[in-house]
Amino acid sequence: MSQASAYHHGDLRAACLRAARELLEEDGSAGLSLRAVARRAGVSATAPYRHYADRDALVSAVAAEGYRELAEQLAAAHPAPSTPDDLAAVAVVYVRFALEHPALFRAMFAEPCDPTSEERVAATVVITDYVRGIVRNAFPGADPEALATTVWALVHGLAFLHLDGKLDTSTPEVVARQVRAAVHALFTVAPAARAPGTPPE
Amino acid sequence: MSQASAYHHGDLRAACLRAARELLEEDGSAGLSLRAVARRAGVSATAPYRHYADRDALVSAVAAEGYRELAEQLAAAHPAPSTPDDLAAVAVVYVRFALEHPALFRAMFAEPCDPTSEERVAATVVITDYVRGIVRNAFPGADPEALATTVWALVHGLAFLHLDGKLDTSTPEVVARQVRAAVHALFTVAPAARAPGTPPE
DNA sequence: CCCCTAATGTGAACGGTGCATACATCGTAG
DNA sequence: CTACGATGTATGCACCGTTCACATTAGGGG
Repeated sequence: MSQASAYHHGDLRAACLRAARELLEEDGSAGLSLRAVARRAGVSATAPYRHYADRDALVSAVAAEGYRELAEQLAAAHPAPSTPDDLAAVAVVYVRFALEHPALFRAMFAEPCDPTSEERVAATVVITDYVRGIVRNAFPGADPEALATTVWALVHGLAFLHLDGKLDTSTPEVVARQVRAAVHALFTVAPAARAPGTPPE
Repeated sequence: MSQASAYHHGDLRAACLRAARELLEEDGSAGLSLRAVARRAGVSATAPYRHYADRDALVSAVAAEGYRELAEQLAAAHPAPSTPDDLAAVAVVYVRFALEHPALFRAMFAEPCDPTSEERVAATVVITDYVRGIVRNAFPGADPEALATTVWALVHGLAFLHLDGKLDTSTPEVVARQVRAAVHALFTVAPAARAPGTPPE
């Protein structure tokens, strides 16, 4: 066993992360307290401070984990989407992730992203690049930067509106259909967006 | 003077709302504590409980105020938008509101909207109807429900991505341009909006 | 006019929180 | 084997939300 010594935990850092994630999923953001994390890890209240500067650092770590998982699931949905259906499928996964992990998703976006958490910044860059890559691949003619913004904003907005109960979330199918419809609508526009002679904006 | 009696405040309910709003704008969500509100209102720590069941009720009230102000500003931007430029202008106002009142905007959307706060629900309905009305007006042929979702999601997503620092927010002009570009891209998608035979642009 | 009730504000107290500081324990390098 | 650095503990402070018993007062019915 990696029991260590009953004094030294062995891998408190990972244990804290796990506990924090669990508390987030179970009780929402309010349930995520450093003390609760410490209790769940079977350790004194201040022990986590050896591994995380403060509460924000912990939630940033959890958020970064969330970003990684999200990127993973997006990539798994389709490695290199190029058709409208591909892109819509990715969008559906994005929104589903938000609905399946509401508190985590909120932790990822609800606070102003602390730029001092390089782990967190790096994780978001992965997603940005992924979206940009998709757009570049699917809309060779368009301005990838601008279009990536549009696509991400659309999907991100859909996720949040669903989360806030502003949209029908009765069944996953309903949600998926709404998301697909919205993305398809956007998709048809792109080729014309960069028509020859059309000045940008 | 409306000094009342130095014991009874006079209009604590409104004073709490004002103080809460101020604290939110000054110190962000973290600074909004019931005790701080009470202090600012010059009243004992538990006095606000006479007017608000708990902290959540207070922030719900502040959020509702935010919804009303947002709806107001949107309507002021354009009473009945029908052209792409109109719609884009409204979107710009939406995003600007988020950037000018970040903590308030987050309070409005960061938590799952408590359906028991009828004041809050009513305030969001106003916005939903406004967006739907715009879409109905601007895209007579399209399904207003679906398109309203798409439009709102796009704008809402843009607002949040800006808030989270995922997009360039260096100057209001930059932001406005990005928002306009995104909305215009979406707009061209609704063929039904144009009379048959009318060439795009 | 006065008094009584209901509305409003107070004070103390409980359990919880984040965090700083001083101390204890232990693996490990020298 | 020993000393040191990393890790975990104990204690304490200030703050928080919330409850409860109590004080104050406004305003209406005698």
